[in-house]
Amino acid sequence: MISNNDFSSNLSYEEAKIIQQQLRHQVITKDQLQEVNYVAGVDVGFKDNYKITQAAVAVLKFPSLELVENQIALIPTNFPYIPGFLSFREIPALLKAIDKLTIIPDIILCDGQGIAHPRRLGIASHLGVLIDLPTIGVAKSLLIGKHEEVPLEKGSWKPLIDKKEIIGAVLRSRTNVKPIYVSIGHKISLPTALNFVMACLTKYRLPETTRWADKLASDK
DNA sequence: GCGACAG
DNA sequence: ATCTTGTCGC
Repeated sequence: MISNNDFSSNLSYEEAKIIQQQLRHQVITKDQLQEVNYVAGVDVGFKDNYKITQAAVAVLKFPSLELVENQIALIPTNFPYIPGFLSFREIPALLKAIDKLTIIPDIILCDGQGIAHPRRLGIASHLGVLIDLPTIGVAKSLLIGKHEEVPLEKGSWKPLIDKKEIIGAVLRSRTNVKPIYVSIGHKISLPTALNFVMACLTKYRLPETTRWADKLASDK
């Protein structure tokens, strides 16, 4: 039991925004982690015409990246998808899946943004604050921010900027393939986050953690 | 007011 | 997110 699940099921857009404004100040943007032996990936999928949310968490040994545990959890979908409020739709199910783990990961890579968010509280940061574990945001597309063109070679990256502030990095995770967006989730710095994301990459665009979670969350 | 907009 | 087979390119 590592989560603090006090999510209300029917909160309004304004209430959600207030929660984000308050939690943003609890996000820790510097390294505060132990020796990393396990890295996890989390993601959600939907069933029954979006009525059911299926969350999955995959724990891999680090740095070998072998799958050592996985859990899934199903709950009724209780919040719509609204850009900027993704966490309210996905976190309830994620907390339930994470609670089932017997191996607590040292870092969690989330599908979505960390502080690269209008109020600096994307799903990775929100989840990290709730369960008090280091998290990293790994998104497949841009929510906010601007950046220079990223060289085509794997490993190249450019800072993601919003309001003169560095909110993340646009990383070429695979040569000649569309980049991914990495940002601080909680209890980790951007350089360290980038290092871990790169350490979880093999021959695909997405890190192994995310690939496992994706597969488990969408499996029927 | 007009677009943009994680999954 | 999800619907979906083969196909073009490195």
